[in-house]
Amino acid sequence: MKRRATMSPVTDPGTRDAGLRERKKARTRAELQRHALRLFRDRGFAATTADDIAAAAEVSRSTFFRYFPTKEDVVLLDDVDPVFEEAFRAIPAGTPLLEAVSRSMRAGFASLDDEKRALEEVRMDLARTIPEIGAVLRERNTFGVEHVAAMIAQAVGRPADDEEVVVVAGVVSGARLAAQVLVHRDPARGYIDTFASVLETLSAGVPLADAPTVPM
Amino acid sequence: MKRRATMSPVTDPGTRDAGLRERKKARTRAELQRHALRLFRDRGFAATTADDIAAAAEVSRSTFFRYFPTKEDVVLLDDVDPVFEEAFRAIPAGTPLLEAVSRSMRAGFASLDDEKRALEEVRMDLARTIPEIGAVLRERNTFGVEHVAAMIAQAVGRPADDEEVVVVAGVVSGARLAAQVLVHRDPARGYIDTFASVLETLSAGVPLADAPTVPM
DNA sequence: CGCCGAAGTGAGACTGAGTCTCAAGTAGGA
DNA sequence: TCCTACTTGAGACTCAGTCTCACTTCGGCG
Repeated sequence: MKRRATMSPVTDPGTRDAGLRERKKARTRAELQRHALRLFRDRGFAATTADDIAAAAEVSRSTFFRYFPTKEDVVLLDDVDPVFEEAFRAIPAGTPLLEAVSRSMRAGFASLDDEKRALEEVRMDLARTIPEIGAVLRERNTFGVEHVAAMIAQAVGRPADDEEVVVVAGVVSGARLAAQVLVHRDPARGYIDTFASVLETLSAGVPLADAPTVPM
Repeated sequence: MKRRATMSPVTDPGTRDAGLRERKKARTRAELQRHALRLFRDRGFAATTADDIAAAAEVSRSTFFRYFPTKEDVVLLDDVDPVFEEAFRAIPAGTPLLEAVSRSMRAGFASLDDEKRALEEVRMDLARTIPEIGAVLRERNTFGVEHVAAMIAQAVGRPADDEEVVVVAGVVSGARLAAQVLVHRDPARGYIDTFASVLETLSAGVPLADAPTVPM
């Protein structure tokens, strides 16, 4: 169930308009997502029913659920993750791991076209505004620990079941959580920059790791 | 919507059997949870309806939802978190932070009575077996980053909005994620030991942080 | 061009979660 | 013992998500 568009440079069979059918489907999907995000923002997530979204996009409720298995998936399903993965793989060999992660975030975000970036920002906004969505995004979005671990294992040339790999993967996920909290507290900070800053801090070791506890 | 019981040290009105009513409620809640966990394990989470649980515990569906706002909450609502927090606060001053976290996990778990520990193990089992529950547990269980941050801030005597505090809190949460992955891969490892081992690794710095990437 | 199979769509039934209201039962204090 | 406040059960209601079935439309092929 990888919907994907893949966007590889030349003669990509995925991008080639494989007939009217495919183009129609892509348009319907985009319309559904566009209206859904608009409605979520205007009325709130819970107050927007699948019927509302379907009606706004002028399709039936059945069709809505055919495109998005759950209402949450409208927010969650992004074509963005693969972009970040690709960016990660594109980081030149020899880059220190955490820096590679941080740089691939920047590069990935920078490589989004305007439409995708706008959509991504609406998603982030929703994640910040509506706790319900934030929770689901944190859980399912972008990458789970296992997934991160697999990427990191490949990146540093270690086996996938290496314990240290899993630990760093956990740390990277934890860094994302921390960045989200920090951005939530001060929305003026960009997410990408905050995440990069957290990773930078961490590459010098875990702060406060040995800080002695004080009487409480 | 904090249902909680607060557990303050002396003459706790929450702990004192405040009459028949309170005891009945506690019993009903425990029965509901007991039957729910049994049914989830036997039939699976999705295949168990709220009606099933209510019927098994011999109350009405309404009553079930009065005790547990959602079906998931039966798994999630634990009386265990406060125990860990208390254990954390009880760690003697001067202990290095990550060690304090690790030790409070052990101490908290050790201080559970048999019934609670058994329940906790069923919950962990469910989290491992049923991805659906694992996801929710990871998200809502035990402590969110903000909560961990608040505890850590207090423990090291820093302001709650200290950025480093948030970063460590993220790392601790990440360590939990990593431990869960490791335990999932090798269920023979105990969760507590694994978590402690991850924290120990981390107190020496983030592993592989500067490992150079290799060509992919 | 016209036919046929496959894919996409809409209508609507159905299950189950979660909310709400109301009436009846019960604990516990006066 | 009686009154009040809390708790419960019954059942209606909304909405998510699944499924089936009939209808339409695309697109290939003779």
